[in-house]
Amino acid sequence: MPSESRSPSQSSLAPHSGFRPLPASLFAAKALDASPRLLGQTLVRRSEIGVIRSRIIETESYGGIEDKGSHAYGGRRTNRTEIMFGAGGTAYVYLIYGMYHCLNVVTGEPDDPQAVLIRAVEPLTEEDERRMRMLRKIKSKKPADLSGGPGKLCRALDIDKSFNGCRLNVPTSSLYLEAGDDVDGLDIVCGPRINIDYAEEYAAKPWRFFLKDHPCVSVNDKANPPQPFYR
DNA sequence: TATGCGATCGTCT
DNA sequence: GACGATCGCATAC
Repeated sequence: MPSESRSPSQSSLAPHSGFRPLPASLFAAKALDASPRLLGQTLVRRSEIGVIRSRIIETESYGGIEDKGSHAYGGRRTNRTEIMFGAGGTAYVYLIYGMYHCLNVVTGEPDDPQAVLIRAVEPLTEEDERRMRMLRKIKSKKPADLSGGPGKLCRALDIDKSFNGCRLNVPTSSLYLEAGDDVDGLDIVCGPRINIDYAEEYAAKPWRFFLKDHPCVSVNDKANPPQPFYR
Protein backbone atom coordinates (compact mmCIF):
# COMPACT_ATOMS: atom_id res chain seq x y z
CA MET A 1 0.00 0.00 0.00
CA PRO A 2 1.98 2.97 -1.21
CA SER A 3 -0.24 5.52 0.49
CA GLU A 4 0.31 3.89 3.90
CA SER A 5 4.07 4.03 3.58
CA ARG A 6 4.25 7.80 3.81
CA SER A 7 5.72 9.53 6.80
CA PRO A 8 3.31 9.79 9.77
CA SER A 9 3.92 13.54 9.88
CA GLN A 10 2.33 13.86 6.47
CA SER A 11 -1.14 14.05 7.95
CA SER A 12 -0.31 16.98 10.20
CA LEU A 13 1.06 18.81 7.20
CA ALA A 14 -2.14 18.31 5.26
CA PRO A 15 -3.73 21.65 6.22
CA HIS A 16 -0.71 23.41 4.69
CA SER A 17 -0.63 21.58 1.39
CA GLY A 18 -1.50 23.97 -1.38
CA PHE A 19 -0.40 26.93 0.72
CA ARG A 20 -0.35 30.02 -1.46
CA PRO A 21 2.02 32.53 0.16
CA LEU A 22 1.64 36.26 -0.27
CA PRO A 23 4.62 37.81 -2.04
CA ALA A 24 7.47 38.85 0.24
CA SER A 25 7.28 42.26 -1.44
CA LEU A 26 3.89 42.85 0.19
CA PHE A 27 5.30 42.37 3.70
CA ALA A 28 8.32 44.53 2.87
CA ALA A 29 6.19 47.36 1.44
CA LYS A 30 5.14 50.57 3.17
CA ALA A 31 1.82 50.25 5.00
CA LEU A 32 0.15 52.64 2.57
CA ASP A 33 1.06 50.34 -0.31
CA ALA A 34 0.32 47.10 1.57
CA SER A 35 -3.09 48.23 2.92
CA PRO A 36 -5.07 48.03 -0.35
CA ARG A 37 -3.10 44.98 -1.43
CA LEU A 38 -4.23 43.06 1.66
CA LEU A 39 -7.89 43.42 0.66
CA GLY A 40 -9.28 40.10 -0.58
CA GLN A 41 -6.43 38.09 0.95
CA THR A 42 -7.15 35.16 3.24
CA LEU A 43 -6.59 35.22 6.99
CA VAL A 44 -6.26 31.70 8.38
CA ARG A 45 -6.77 30.96 12.08
CA ARG A 46 -5.99 27.45 13.30
CA SER A 47 -8.03 27.59 16.50
CA GLU A 48 -8.95 25.02 19.11
CA ILE A 49 -12.36 24.57 17.51
CA GLY A 50 -10.89 24.12 14.04
CA VAL A 51 -9.47 26.05 11.12
CA ILE A 52 -11.23 29.32 10.30
CA ARG A 53 -10.63 31.05 6.98
CA SER A 54 -11.73 34.61 6.36
CA ARG A 55 -11.38 37.24 3.66
CA ILE A 56 -10.02 40.69 4.43
CA ILE A 57 -12.60 43.39 3.64
CA GLU A 58 -11.27 46.55 5.29
CA THR A 59 -7.85 47.84 6.35
CA GLU A 60 -6.19 51.01 7.64
CA SER A 61 -2.62 52.15 7.07
CA TYR A 62 -0.48 53.40 9.95
CA GLY A 63 2.84 54.30 8.46
CA GLY A 64 6.05 55.72 9.80
CA ILE A 65 7.16 57.94 12.64
CA GLU A 66 5.63 61.04 11.01
CA ASP A 67 2.05 59.67 11.15
CA LYS A 68 0.34 61.31 14.12
CA GLY A 69 -2.28 58.55 14.14
CA SER A 70 0.30 55.82 14.68
CA HIS A 71 1.36 54.38 18.01
CA ALA A 72 4.92 54.80 16.72
CA TYR A 73 4.53 58.51 15.99
CA GLY A 74 7.70 60.46 16.70
CA GLY A 75 9.68 57.23 16.86
CA ARG A 76 8.01 56.17 20.12
CA ARG A 77 9.65 52.83 20.72
CA THR A 78 8.22 51.13 23.80
CA ASN A 79 7.57 47.56 24.85
CA ARG A 80 4.19 47.79 23.16
CA THR A 81 5.33 49.28 19.84
CA GLU A 82 8.61 47.37 19.60
CA ILE A 83 7.23 44.74 17.21
CA MET A 84 6.41 47.46 14.66
CA PHE A 85 10.11 48.31 14.43
CA GLY A 86 10.98 44.78 13.33
CA ALA A 87 10.84 43.34 9.82
CA GLY A 88 7.45 43.04 8.12
CA GLY A 89 5.43 39.82 8.27
CA THR A 90 4.58 39.70 11.96
CA ALA A 91 1.40 40.53 13.89
CA TYR A 92 1.04 43.58 16.15
CA VAL A 93 -1.82 42.95 18.58
CA TYR A 94 -2.80 45.40 21.30
CA LEU A 95 -5.64 45.95 23.77
CA ILE A 96 -7.92 48.93 23.25
CA TYR A 97 -10.45 50.49 25.66
CA GLY A 98 -9.49 47.90 28.22
CA MET A 99 -11.51 45.15 26.57
CA TYR A 100 -10.94 44.71 22.86
CA HIS A 101 -7.99 43.49 20.86
CA CYS A 102 -6.87 44.89 17.50
CA LEU A 103 -4.87 42.96 14.89
CA ASN A 104 -2.28 44.68 12.70
CA VAL A 105 -0.01 43.30 10.00
CA VAL A 106 3.48 44.74 10.44
CA THR A 107 5.07 45.62 7.09
CA GLY A 108 8.19 47.38 5.86
CA GLU A 109 11.87 47.21 6.63
CA PRO A 110 13.41 46.98 10.13
CA ASP A 111 13.46 50.27 12.09
CA ASP A 112 10.66 51.71 9.93
CA PRO A 113 7.41 51.21 11.91
CA GLN A 114 4.68 50.36 9.40
CA ALA A 115 1.44 48.59 10.30
CA VAL A 116 -1.88 47.75 8.66
CA LEU A 117 -4.89 47.50 10.97
CA ILE A 118 -7.30 44.76 9.89
CA ARG A 119 -10.74 46.34 10.43
CA ALA A 120 -13.10 43.78 8.88
CA VAL A 121 -13.14 40.24 7.52
CA GLU A 122 -15.86 37.87 6.30
CA PRO A 123 -15.99 34.09 6.71
CA LEU A 124 -15.14 32.20 3.52
CA THR A 125 -17.57 29.32 4.00
CA GLU A 126 -20.66 28.49 6.08
CA GLU A 127 -18.49 26.30 8.30
CA ASP A 128 -16.12 29.22 8.89
CA GLU A 129 -19.12 31.39 9.76
CA ARG A 130 -20.45 28.76 12.16
CA ARG A 131 -17.13 28.65 14.03
CA MET A 132 -16.83 32.44 14.17
CA ARG A 133 -20.37 32.68 15.52
CA MET A 134 -19.51 30.12 18.20
CA LEU A 135 -16.61 32.31 19.35
CA ARG A 136 -18.55 35.61 19.09
CA LYS A 137 -21.60 34.47 21.07
CA ILE A 138 -23.98 36.97 19.48
CA LYS A 139 -27.56 36.63 18.27
CA SER A 140 -27.44 39.16 15.43
CA LYS A 141 -27.19 37.70 11.95
CA LYS A 142 -25.96 40.90 10.34
CA PRO A 143 -22.57 40.24 8.69
CA ALA A 144 -21.08 43.44 10.08
CA ASP A 145 -21.98 42.40 13.64
CA LEU A 146 -20.00 39.17 13.30
CA SER A 147 -16.65 40.48 12.13
CA GLY A 148 -17.06 44.05 10.83
CA GLY A 149 -14.81 45.92 13.23
CA PRO A 150 -11.30 45.38 14.62
CA GLY A 151 -12.51 44.30 18.07
CA LYS A 152 -15.25 42.09 16.64
CA LEU A 153 -12.99 40.16 14.29
CA CYS A 154 -10.50 39.46 17.07
CA ARG A 155 -13.32 37.98 19.14
CA ALA A 156 -14.65 36.01 16.17
CA LEU A 157 -11.20 34.54 15.57
CA ASP A 158 -10.13 34.21 19.22
CA ILE A 159 -7.16 36.54 18.79
CA ASP A 160 -5.57 38.15 21.85
CA LYS A 161 -2.24 39.63 22.88
CA SER A 162 -0.58 36.22 22.83
CA PHE A 163 -0.53 36.62 19.04
CA ASN A 164 1.69 39.70 19.24
CA GLY A 165 4.80 38.91 17.20
CA CYS A 166 3.19 35.90 15.49
CA ARG A 167 4.69 35.24 12.05
CA LEU A 168 1.88 35.76 9.57
CA ASN A 169 3.86 34.71 6.50
CA VAL A 170 4.36 31.03 7.34
CA PRO A 171 1.61 28.36 7.35
CA THR A 172 2.91 26.74 10.53
CA SER A 173 1.59 29.62 12.65
CA SER A 174 -1.81 29.41 14.33
CA LEU A 175 -2.59 32.68 12.54
CA TYR A 176 -1.28 33.42 9.06
CA LEU A 177 -2.06 34.99 5.70
CA GLU A 178 -2.33 33.46 2.28
CA ALA A 179 -3.25 34.65 -1.18
CA GLY A 180 -6.95 35.01 -1.87
CA ASP A 181 -8.78 35.73 -5.09
CA ASP A 182 -7.71 38.86 -6.92
CA VAL A 183 -9.65 42.02 -6.15
CA ASP A 184 -10.63 44.37 -8.96
CA GLY A 185 -8.97 47.71 -8.22
CA LEU A 186 -12.22 49.42 -9.17
CA ASP A 187 -13.96 47.71 -6.21
CA ILE A 188 -11.57 49.36 -3.74
CA VAL A 189 -12.61 52.62 -2.12
CA CYS A 190 -10.90 54.73 0.51
CA GLY A 191 -11.61 57.40 3.10
CA PRO A 192 -10.34 58.86 6.38
CA ARG A 193 -9.35 56.47 9.18
CA ILE A 194 -11.77 55.87 12.07
CA ASN A 195 -11.53 57.41 15.57
CA ILE A 196 -8.22 59.21 15.31
CA ASP A 197 -9.47 62.79 15.77
CA TYR A 198 -6.34 63.59 17.80
CA ALA A 199 -4.10 62.98 14.77
CA GLU A 200 -4.53 66.59 13.55
CA GLU A 201 -3.62 66.95 9.86
CA TYR A 202 -3.20 63.18 9.62
CA ALA A 203 -6.80 62.53 10.73
CA ALA A 204 -8.16 63.40 7.29
CA LYS A 205 -5.71 61.36 5.21
CA PRO A 206 -7.67 58.78 3.12
CA TRP A 207 -5.74 55.86 4.49
CA ARG A 208 -8.66 53.54 5.18
CA PHE A 209 -9.38 51.04 2.40
CA PHE A 210 -12.37 48.75 1.91
CA LEU A 211 -14.41 46.88 -0.67
CA LYS A 212 -17.15 49.04 -2.16
CA ASP A 213 -20.64 48.44 -0.72
CA HIS A 214 -19.53 45.35 1.20
CA PRO A 215 -21.91 44.35 4.06
CA CYS A 216 -19.04 43.68 6.48
CA VAL A 217 -17.60 47.20 6.36
CA SER A 218 -17.37 48.44 9.95
CA VAL A 219 -18.37 52.11 9.67
CA ASN A 220 -20.35 54.10 7.12
CA ASP A 221 -18.94 57.59 7.52
CA LYS A 222 -21.66 59.80 6.06
CA ALA A 223 -19.56 62.92 6.42
CA ASN A 224 -16.86 61.34 4.26
CA PRO A 225 -18.36 59.25 1.46
CA PRO A 226 -15.97 56.63 0.06
CA GLN A 227 -13.70 57.84 -2.71
CA PRO A 228 -12.50 55.69 -5.60
CA PHE A 229 -9.05 54.21 -5.32
CA TYR A 230 -7.00 53.25 -8.36
CA ARG A 231 -3.87 51.15 -8.12
C1' DT B 1 -32.30 53.68 12.20
C1' DA B 2 -29.70 57.08 14.82
C1' DT B 3 -27.41 58.87 18.67
C1' DG B 4 -25.43 58.76 23.37
C1' DC B 5 -22.90 56.67 26.82
C1' DG B 6 -20.70 53.37 30.04
C1' DA B 7 -17.52 49.52 30.40
C1' DT B 8 -12.62 48.50 31.72
C1' DC B 9 -7.39 48.16 31.91
C1' DG B 10 -2.77 48.30 29.66
C1' DT B 11 0.22 51.78 28.43
C1' DC B 12 2.64 55.90 28.77
C1' DT B 13 3.50 60.48 31.05
C1' DG C 1 -3.60 59.81 36.56
C1' DA C 2 -5.42 60.15 31.88
C1' DC C 3 -6.68 58.17 27.84
C1' DG C 4 -7.72 55.29 23.89
C1' DA C 5 -6.79 52.55 15.97
C1' DT C 6 -14.20 49.91 20.21
C1' DC C 7 -18.40 47.74 21.15
C1' DG C 8 -23.09 46.85 22.71
C1' DC C 9 -26.95 48.39 25.10
C1' DA C 10 -30.48 51.96 26.12
C1' DT C 11 -33.26 55.43 24.62
C1' DA C 12 -35.62 58.29 21.31
C1' DC C 13 -38.06 59.04 17.21
